[in-house]
Amino acid sequence: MDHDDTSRALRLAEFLPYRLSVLSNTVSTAIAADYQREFGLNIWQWRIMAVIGESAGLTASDVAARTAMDKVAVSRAVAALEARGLLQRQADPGDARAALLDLTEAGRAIYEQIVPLALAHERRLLDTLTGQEQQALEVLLDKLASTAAQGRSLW
Amino acid sequence: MDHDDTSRALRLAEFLPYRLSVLSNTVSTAIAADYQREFGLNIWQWRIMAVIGESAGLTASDVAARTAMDKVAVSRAVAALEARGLLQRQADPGDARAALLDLTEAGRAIYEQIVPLALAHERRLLDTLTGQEQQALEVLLDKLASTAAQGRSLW
DNA sequence: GAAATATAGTTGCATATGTAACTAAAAGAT
DNA sequence: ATCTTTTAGTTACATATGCAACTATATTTC
Repeated sequence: MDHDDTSRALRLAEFLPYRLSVLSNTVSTAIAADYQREFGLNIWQWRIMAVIGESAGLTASDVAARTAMDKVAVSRAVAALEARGLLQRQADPGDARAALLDLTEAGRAIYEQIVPLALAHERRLLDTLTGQEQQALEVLLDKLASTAAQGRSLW
Repeated sequence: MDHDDTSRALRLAEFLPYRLSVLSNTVSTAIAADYQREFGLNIWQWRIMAVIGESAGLTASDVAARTAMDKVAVSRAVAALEARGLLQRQADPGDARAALLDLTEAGRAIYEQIVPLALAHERRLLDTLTGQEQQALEVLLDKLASTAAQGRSLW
């Protein structure tokens, strides 16, 4: 049989999880280097700036949910951003445990620079694809992501 | 203009590098947990087993090149595998600095179990896609990977 | 409305990872 | 042949990350 996996050889270079990992790593590393150099931000700090810039007043928990980061990573990155004066915390009137996060002036200034850079990175990747391919990519990523996420809860 | 990136908002959830990262992470984490639990192998040890199982007698440098790992990571993972008796080093007759790597009996026994598990993981992901989509995925990943790799050397 | 349980966020600790420095052997240059 | 440069691999150190334990506040239960 052509598709009998159980007897197929394992070739790392063709193994989907491996290819995804290498691709994602290559992309992330390039972008991360860029943001480190330009703004002194690491990838988590950057993610947080991105979501807070997009919708201000989120709590750390909200941020964690929207960035696929765990709460410890968020806590540390928020602390670093606050220390640099890029982000501020405000007491949450409804919950004394939580804090509402917002960019400072300085933070927003950087955010405004970050956005076009990020989009340019994305565009560079997508520009090698035809319009059809770009649409197909959307569908494929969604399908794969939802299958992958399913597995996580089952095991 | 519809495609004027420089004025488009940045929505993290739609940002390609982010989506790739989350997908890759979800997949890798699930598999890693599996291999840790079943065989006590981390992802790098696993990768090395995979390439050595596929072609014995590679050097650490060869392995690094084929696994997208750096030489330090290879060195550490090889040491751990050797310590566990899953892998052996043989002097390279042509180069006294290098060592040729092979699986031991015990290593091969684990390798034989690893392969079908890995393929099953991959199949689970691919099975949600139609045959056409699977083909499209190949093309897209190759294109994206080569574009991404290009960038790396330019910057 | 007290006691028990859950949640927001932080901190400590143990481990992982990346970078640079190092040792030893090869290859190249003069 | 010797000096220089490159390459294979390891080690050391500094930093990052993940997990568990913790503090403080909310929520639930009885």
